[in-house]
Amino acid sequence: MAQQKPSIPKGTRDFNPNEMARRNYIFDTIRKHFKLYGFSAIETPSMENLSTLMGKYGEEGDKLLFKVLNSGDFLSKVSEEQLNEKNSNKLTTKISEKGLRYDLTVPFARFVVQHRNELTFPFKRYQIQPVWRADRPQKGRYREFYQCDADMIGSTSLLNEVDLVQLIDDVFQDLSINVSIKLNNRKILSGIAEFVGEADKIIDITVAIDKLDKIGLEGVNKEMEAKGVFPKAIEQLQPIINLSGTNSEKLDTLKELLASSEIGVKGVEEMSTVLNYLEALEVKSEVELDLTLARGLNYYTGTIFEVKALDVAIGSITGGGRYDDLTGIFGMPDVSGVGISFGADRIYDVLNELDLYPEHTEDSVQVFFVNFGSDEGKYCLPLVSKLRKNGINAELYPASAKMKKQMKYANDKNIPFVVMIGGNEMEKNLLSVKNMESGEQNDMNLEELINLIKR
RNA sequence: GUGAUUGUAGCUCAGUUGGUUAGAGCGCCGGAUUGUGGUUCCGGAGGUCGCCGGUUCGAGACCGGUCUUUCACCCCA
Repeated sequence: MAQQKPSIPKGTRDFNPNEMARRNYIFDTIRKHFKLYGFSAIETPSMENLSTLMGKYGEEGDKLLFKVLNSGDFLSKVSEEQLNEKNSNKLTTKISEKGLRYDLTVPFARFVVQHRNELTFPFKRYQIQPVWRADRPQKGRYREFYQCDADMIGSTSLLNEVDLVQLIDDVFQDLSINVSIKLNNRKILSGIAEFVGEADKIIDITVAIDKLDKIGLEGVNKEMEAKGVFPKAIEQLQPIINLSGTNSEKLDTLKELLASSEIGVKGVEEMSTVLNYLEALEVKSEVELDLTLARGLNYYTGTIFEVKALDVAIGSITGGGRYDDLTGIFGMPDVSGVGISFGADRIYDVLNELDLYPEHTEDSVQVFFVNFGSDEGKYCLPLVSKLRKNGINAELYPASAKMKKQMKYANDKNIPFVVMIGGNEMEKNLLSVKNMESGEQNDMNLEELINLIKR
């Protein structure tokens, strides 16, 4: 049989033990803060019914969904005529009814509606699972990646937004990543579109403005023009696109400009409220009202969040927002929610680039026992067990291989302490403990070893 | 989906205008050292040159296709 070369699909990755230790450090840190803020864990299946996913992420999103073929002879139900038509979109609905989840928010909305009678509202959940997008991979962009979501649903209070900003701040402080937390509000964007008389072009306008950093003012104007925004409207937009100053200065300007737009006023009010609360708190990261922050899914209706790493160019590492009616499409209208999503894989890339990992993570082995033979090995077993019961990661080499091989094993695994117990030590009832970093070696009993590690 | 780009040992890369048996460093394995890793010395193994096809007396090199990598656009964590 011909050997096949092992490979994995485009845009996916293997993670070796070292990488997993680092990833778990990220997940553990985020999870810790999720819990501190009162979120409970849930999980949903990798696959959802396509009817749940389709149409929730815009036309572009539908294209990026991974679809799963029906089981069995999936073509048997397709007519000759449909096959000959060669219309992929039409055929897809006949031969595929499941798809891999594209994010965690829509499955969460489905979950909430499906389990509404079992849940207590406001419901706060966190969810750390992979999602899949059939995108072309590039820097910081994968086809399989983890999202770490925290959402609260069933409360319109802006205190939730405030909580989320603090949560973001806490997580990135803990990870030692310098970030800028950018805030905007969909209602302000609507107000702006209304103010310039192009309410129906809000998406085109905001998507264009979002690219300000990348393509400059001229590029933004050109793009709006190409999308059919009236020149007069573009002119009126200029002071808004160029808006600068402190958050409160920006708000003052907007308040004046948007006074005629009911929804715009509402947006400015919401933003002021959130920023006011935050001023009284100790948020270490920079929090900025950024009108160019417009990306995001079509379902955001209020506050929009985005977090950028200050020291690495990698796009946003966290995003989120408020959605007033995500559950409506599943038959549960008028339930407002707000949430954020940490992009674990991009955070991983940032930490790698800045080399910000702690040297020893909770995953690593702390004590290694050399195995000198069957009697010696047997003698070690209860000692290893005792260390583990004391919460110390420990292992005994499974065979009495050459000393050199065993030492190399411990060295390669970066294990800080090696215990050697041969005939001498057994007789004296002592452990010969070698500190692998300093090379020092001392005899001691188990209690002393435990104290040495725990201190 | 559009336009570029990459692929030679486990890793990072050399490889002349197409010409014998494709190289290096690191890593790996063994030994110097039968209870001492990381340093040193000696020795060794390891390659269908991404894959398929074409041009040629002859292809790692040239051509076509395909997969993969990276990047930009679209969009996005």
